[in-house]
Amino acid sequence: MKLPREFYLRSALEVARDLIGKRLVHVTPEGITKGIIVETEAYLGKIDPAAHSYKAPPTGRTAIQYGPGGYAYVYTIYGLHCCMNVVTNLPQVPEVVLIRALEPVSGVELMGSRRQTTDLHALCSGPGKLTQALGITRADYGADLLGDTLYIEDTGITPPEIDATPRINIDYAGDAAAYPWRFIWKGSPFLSVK
DNA sequence: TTCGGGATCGTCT
DNA sequence: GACGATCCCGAAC
Repeated sequence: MKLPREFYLRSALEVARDLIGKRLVHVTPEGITKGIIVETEAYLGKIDPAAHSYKAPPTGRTAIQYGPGGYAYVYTIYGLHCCMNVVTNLPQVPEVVLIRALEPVSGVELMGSRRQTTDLHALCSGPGKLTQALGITRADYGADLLGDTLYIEDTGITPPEIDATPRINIDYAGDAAAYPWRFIWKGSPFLSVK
């Protein structure tokens, strides 16, 4: 039930919306963890001042964004936390979808031990939290989402209502800070921000 | 070779 | 609500 390559070869705005209700899976030696995606953000490098790839050459950490969709873009933020992104669209079009929150569904005990908490809501309610809960690190940079360790499954679930809101913590991005490019499972108790 | 900034989180008030 | 931790990468010297 893995999402096919074609799913990712579209605009990040379409992929970000369609990822709500899908299931993110990470397979590690310690075990398998899974969560339903309830919150995403789209970053469109060509036109988006908030994107890492905005007016930047395809070097260093952003290189993977310039390949085809369906690969993992993982980076470290504030020297402490990792953020998990999905590369979308065709080669030479640097667009990604940031995964911001999950509803834990499988391997919850393992997530709890990694996160040092038993509070279900605290496991995956933020981009840095969910990578820690699933054990995703910079070693997963460039991982093929059609491979066998880090991938996204279709669930057959259709969220009853999806909302679009401005993105979180990009005040530095000027007008782009107001674009409604954050997508949420409306009413989910597992969001990073209400 | 150095310097500065950041798509966050947890703790403290 | 405010702030400190902490490090990779890109840009400039």
